[in-house]
Amino acid sequence: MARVLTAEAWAGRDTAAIARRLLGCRLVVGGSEGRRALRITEVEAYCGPHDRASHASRGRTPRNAVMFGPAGFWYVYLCYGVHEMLNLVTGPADYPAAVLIRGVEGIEGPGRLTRALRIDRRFNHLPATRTTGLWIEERDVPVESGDVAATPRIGVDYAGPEWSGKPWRFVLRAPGEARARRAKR
DNA sequence: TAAGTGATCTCT
DNA sequence: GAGATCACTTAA
Repeated sequence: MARVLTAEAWAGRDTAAIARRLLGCRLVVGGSEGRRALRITEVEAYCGPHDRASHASRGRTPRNAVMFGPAGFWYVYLCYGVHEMLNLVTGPADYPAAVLIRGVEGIEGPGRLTRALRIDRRFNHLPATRTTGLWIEERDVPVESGDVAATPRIGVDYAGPEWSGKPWRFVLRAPGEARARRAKR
């Protein structure tokens, strides 16, 4: 079985690098209905107290408190009254940062992902370990830089151009797509 | 393109 | 306690 990635893998301060690092890793849901392990294909980085797009930018609140804790915990919250959003807390304690998991293979969209995998606020504040039933395993295939596209984050225009424009969304291209792009040129 | 949805936060 | 806002999705 693949290696389970634990807090030290996510404890660094470079949230964007950690977000990229998550691409290709497997999000594993283990429950009574069995086990699903899906490659992570789309993520967004929310980086520190000054990131105006981040919930943490207006200080610590009951909702975002887990972001201010150590890395390796889940931050799950309800968005628009409808959708559960799944984030992995990153960075050292007292440095509020997290990576939003927006998509996995076969499931595009943060709200659809949580609905399909039955992930909800039960996981908020729990560690990403096997015992909680939701964890992350190492990639089984390396990800090359050419396989990763960086774009601005989605749905954060309210943060203003300086922050909404940062290329902190990362998408893993489908296998072979990077090669096809190179061949086209 | 717009409505639905309800927790959360900010201001009275 | 009221009002605004919101890291989205779906149906039209």
